[in-house]
Amino acid sequence: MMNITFPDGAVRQYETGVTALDIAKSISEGLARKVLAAKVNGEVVDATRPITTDATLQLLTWTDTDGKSTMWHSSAHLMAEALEALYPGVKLGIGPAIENGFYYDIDLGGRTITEEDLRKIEAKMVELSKQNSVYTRAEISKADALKYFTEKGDEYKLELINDLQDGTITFYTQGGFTDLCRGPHIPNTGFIKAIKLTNIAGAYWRGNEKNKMLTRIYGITFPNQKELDEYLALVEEAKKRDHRKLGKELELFTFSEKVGLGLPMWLPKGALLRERLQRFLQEAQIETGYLPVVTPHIGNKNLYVTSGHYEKYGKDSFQPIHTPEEGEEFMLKPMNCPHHCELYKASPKSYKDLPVRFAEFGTVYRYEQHGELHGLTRVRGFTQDDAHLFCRPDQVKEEFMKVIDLVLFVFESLGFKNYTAQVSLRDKEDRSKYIGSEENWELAEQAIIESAAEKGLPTVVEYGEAAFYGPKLDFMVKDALGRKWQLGTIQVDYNLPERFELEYIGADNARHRPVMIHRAPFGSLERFIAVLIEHCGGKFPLWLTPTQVKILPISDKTQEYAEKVAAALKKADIRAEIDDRSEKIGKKIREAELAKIPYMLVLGEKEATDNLVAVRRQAKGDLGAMTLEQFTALVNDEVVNRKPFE
RNA sequence: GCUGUUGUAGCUCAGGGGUAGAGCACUUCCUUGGUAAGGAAGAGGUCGAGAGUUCAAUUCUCUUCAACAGCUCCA
Repeated sequence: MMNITFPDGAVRQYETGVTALDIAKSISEGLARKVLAAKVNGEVVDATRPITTDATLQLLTWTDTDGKSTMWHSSAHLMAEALEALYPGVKLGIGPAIENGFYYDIDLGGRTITEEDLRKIEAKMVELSKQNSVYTRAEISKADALKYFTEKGDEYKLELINDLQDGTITFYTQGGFTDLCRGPHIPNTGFIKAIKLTNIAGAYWRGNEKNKMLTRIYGITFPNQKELDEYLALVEEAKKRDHRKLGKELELFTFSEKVGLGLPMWLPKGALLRERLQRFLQEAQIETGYLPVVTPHIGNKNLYVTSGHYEKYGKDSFQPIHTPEEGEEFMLKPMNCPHHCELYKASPKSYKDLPVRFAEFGTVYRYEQHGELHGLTRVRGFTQDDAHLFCRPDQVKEEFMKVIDLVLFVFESLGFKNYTAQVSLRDKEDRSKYIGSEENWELAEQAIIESAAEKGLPTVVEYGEAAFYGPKLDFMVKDALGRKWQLGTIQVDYNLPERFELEYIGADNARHRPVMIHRAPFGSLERFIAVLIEHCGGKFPLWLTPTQVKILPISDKTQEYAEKVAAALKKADIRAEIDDRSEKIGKKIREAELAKIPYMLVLGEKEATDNLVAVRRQAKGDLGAMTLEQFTALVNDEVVNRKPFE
C-alpha cells in the first residue's frame, strides 16, 4: 500500500501500482470520465501510468492548463494519424501543444494542402477519435527507435532520436499510429469531441531558416462542441476588434506606401486620442517628480559607439545619415537612453540630487524586419513614453515601487483589470554574460522581487531572461478577450552608466556610479493604443474618445438650436460635432452608433422649445430629455472619474 | 529576411483573353422626417508596378512592390 496525498491535503491509501485513473474511478465515475492526465509529485504524467510510491496527486481535467495541453498534444498525434491515412508517406517533424491548440510540422514531399483539405483531415480525425483508441506508452531502446523510423523512412524523427539519451526514449501508439514522444497523453482518443484545424503555414525544420521549410498545420480541439463554438465566436470577435481594421474605420491612423512601410501616420481623430493619452501620463509623471526633457531625433554615430548599440545593432539599423562635411555620420535615434545619459552629464550631480528622473515622449526609429511589421504593434517609427531614472543603488527599490504605482495607475485608468508581472533575472548557473557587480545585481534583483511582492502583483519569475545589462520587470495585460499583451516595462541598467561614465558625488565625497532605470508604462504609444483599441473594441473611455458627443438635429428647423448647443458644449470643454446633413434621424443615429460615439443628442422642435437635449447613449438607447446642465454634469462626471465605456 | 496567400473605385468585394461591375461612402436635386439605412440622378478605376506571350492582357507567364498568415528576429 502507498499513501496518496490530494491537493486538499487529504491522504488516502491505495494499492501500489494503481493508476490515477483508477483513483479517479474510486472517487466517482463522473470524475474518471473527465480525467485527462495527472500530476504526480509535480510531474504531469499519463492518467494510466501506474503509481508505485507515496505521492502527491492532482487529477488534471479540461479546466487545468496542463490538462488542456495534454489533450492538445494528443490531438496532434490524432492529426498525424489522420495525415498518414490520407497522405501515405508523409514525414513528421514535431507536433506540440501550444497556448491555444496544437500544430504538427509535416513534410508532404511535394504535395500541397489547401483549406479544403483541412476539412477532409478534420473529418478523418473525427472518424478516428470515435474509435476510442487507447494511447499506449512504450519505453524503447535507442537502437530500436532508430530502426523503427529508419524503416519508416522519417529522417526528421531520426534526427530527433539521435539527440536523445538511450534509456529515456518512449513511443506512444494510438490506433495504427506510433510516434516518438515523451508524453503524457490522454487515456484515449474518445475525449476529443470537437475538432477544428485552423490554418496552414510554413515553418522551418527546427526553426532554422537554413533548413527545409515544412508545412505546419494548426488546430484546436475541445471536449465538446459548445466550447469549440465559443472559441470560434471569440476568434470572430477578435477579428472585429483588430486594431488595424478599427483604426481605419474610426479614422485613427493610416499607412502610406510612399511614406514607407512600418511608419504609421496619425489622422486627426487618432492624434487627438494620442495627445490626450500623452497628456494624461505626462501629468501623472510630473506629479511623481519626473522632469520633462526634449532631445533631438538624430544623434552622432559616436553616441552609439559609446553606448555600444552601434556595434550590436548598427548593421541592422537604419544606416547613418551623411552630411556634406566629410566623415560626419548621424543616426536616427533607436532609443532615448544615450541622449538622456548625456543630459545627466550636463552638470555634476551630488547624492542629494538623486534620483534624477528624465522623461520624454521620444520618437525612435528601428529597422524592423520586413515580415515582422504588424499594424501599430510592430513598426519602424514609434514614440516611447520613456523615462530614465538615475539613482543610488539603495534607491532602486523605492524607485521601483513608485514606477509600479504609476504603471498600475495607468492600467486602472484605462480599464485593464487583468495583469501579471514577469520578473526577469539572471541565469542561475551562468553569470558570465552579465555586466555589473554581483553585489548590485543581487540588490536590484531583490529590490524587484520585494517591490512586486509588496505591491501585491501577481508575478512570474523567469531565470535567464534578464538582459545582459540588468534585471527587469515586464507587465503583461489581458484584454477583454483574454489575450495577453506585453505593455509596460521597467529595466535596471548597469551598462550605460558605465559606458557613459556617469557619476555622482557621495556623502563620502567620493565619486560613485548611479544606477539607471529605464521605464515605459505604455511601452510605446503606438503599441499601447493598438492594445487599447482591441481591449475596448474601439469604444474608448469618454475622457479619451475623439468625439464625445454627436449632435443630431431632426431637421433644418432645429439647426440653429443645434449650433447653440454645440457652442455651449464647446464652452464646457466637451468635444461635440453636429451632423447637419439632410438625412433622417434614424440614419444619423445609425451612423453615430456605428462610429461608436458615446453620446448622441437628438434635437427636434420639442427640445428647442423646452430648451432641453434628448440624450441617447451608444449601444444603450434613449436616456430621455434633460437640461444641458444636467447633460454636461453627466459627461463631466464620466470624464473626471475616467469611467470605462461600458 | 524566408515560405505561402492576396492585390479590381475612398471602403467591402464580384468578374474575367476583346480595354470593367455591385453595395456603402462622395456630389447635386427632391424630401423636413422623432431614436439603427427616405428617393432620384451623377461623378469616380488606364484592374499594385514593370516586362514577356498574344492580333488583343486587367485576365496567362515572369520579375518587382505592398498587405496578410506563419517562421526567424526585436536595444
